[in-house]
Order: sequence, then structure tokens, then C-alpha cells
Amino acid sequence: MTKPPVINTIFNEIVDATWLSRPSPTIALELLGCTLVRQLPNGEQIRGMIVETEAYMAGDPACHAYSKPTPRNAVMFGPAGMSYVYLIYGMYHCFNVVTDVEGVASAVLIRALELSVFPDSLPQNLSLGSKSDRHIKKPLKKDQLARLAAGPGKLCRVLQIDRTLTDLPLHFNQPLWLEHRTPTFQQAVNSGKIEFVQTTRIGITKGTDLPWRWYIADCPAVSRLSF
DNA sequence: AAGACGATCGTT
DNA sequence: ACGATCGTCTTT
Repeated sequence: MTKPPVINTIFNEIVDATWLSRPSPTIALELLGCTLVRQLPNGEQIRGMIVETEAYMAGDPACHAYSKPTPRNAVMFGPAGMSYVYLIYGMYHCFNVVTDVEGVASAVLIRALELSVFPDSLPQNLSLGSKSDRHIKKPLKKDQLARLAAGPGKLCRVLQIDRTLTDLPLHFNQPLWLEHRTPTFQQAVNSGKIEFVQTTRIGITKGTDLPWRWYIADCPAVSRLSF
């Protein structure tokens, strides 16, 4: 018996560029509960639900595109639905979804994921438990697994996202794409079982008054409750 | 050419 | 509270 070909067995609707062509604060809120999918060159998928976001846009002093287009930030001035990945503090990457119409520089920083499909292996001294204990190193405890992608730098590490993935279209079968909320998730929102929290953004020194950070309440994968 | 700084994270 | 670490942007 031969192995079947890899198919997408999860049928969430794919997020398209039109849906993302709205102001970044709107998208930042609506991306909560959506799924970020990373597909590696070998076809392996890593998946996580978006649980924390921040919006950045033109006229916002904290936005990388505040002053003028540069080689790094140019993609933010273009159409929605592209990736914007940059290196921060010389050692971490951050992943953004470009939003709004062409000419309006804006993006949503994905700050944390609750992983639903874990990678086969983890970088460096980290290690997954079970699955025949992989190759023993130091199996992570349950609460550590839950926080593996609790932060913008951490989620890029676990999803193997670096600057080679900037300026790419977020389409199915590309290295990265987005899927909409499941009906189950949306029903939980409608019935009040899941709540969203809005706060000011964290880790910045300018634009600290703008309340453009959102996260899902009571979610262990959220990076921090406040700053 | 040189310097300042940063949408972070893990340790002290 | 602090340091690691380096690409990017600003200033000389």
C-alpha cells in the first residue's frame, strides 16, 4: 500500500487579498481566530490559530513605513495580502500581513499563535514529547508546548520564518497562507464564550497611545497581558 | 565611514 | 533590569 498524496484535509476558507484590503486595525481584530499555515519545502505543514495581533499604519510614528519607502518597508506600500518579514534586535524575525489598498502603507504584526499542528522537529535545545519521544533531548511539558509560539519572535522561530519569506503573496500552496475562522470559533464569539481584549501596543517607544493591539482573552499563548 | 537603534527574548 | 547581536537608517 503506497502513501496517499498530501492533500489539504482542513477546509477553512482561504483569506484573500480583497478581504485584507481594509484598514489594519480592522484586520488586526478580524484576524484573531484565523489560522496561519506554514508549508515547508518538503510539504510539511505547521499550523497555528492567531491569538494576538497589532496594527501599524501610515501616520503612525511606530510604523516602519512612517517616514518614506525604503528597500525594507517597500512592501507595506503595496497591495494587501503580501508578507512583510523583518529582523529585529539582530536575532529574531517578525511576521506581518500587509493590509489596506495600494498606496496606504500598513500591516498587521502577528504576535502569537496557539499551535494546532506542530512541526516534526524543533530548533536547537527544544524538543517535542510523545511520537516515540522523537529523539530525546528534553521533552517539553504541556504548558511549555502551549507557549512555543507566544511572541512574534518565537512564532517565527517555530514556523521557520525568516527574511527570505518577505514580499511573498499569502496564497494556498505558497510557503505561508491564512485561513478564516471556523464556524465553531465564530459561534463561540457570537455567544460570548470567546472574548477579545483591546490594549495599547507593546515593545514600542512611539505611538504608545494608539490602542491597536488585540488578543483573545484567557489564552495561554498570548505573549503578555500588558507591558 | 561611523554610530544609533530596534514592533524581542531569556536570564539575572 | 540587562545583554545578545546585526540589519537598517541617519548622520558625518
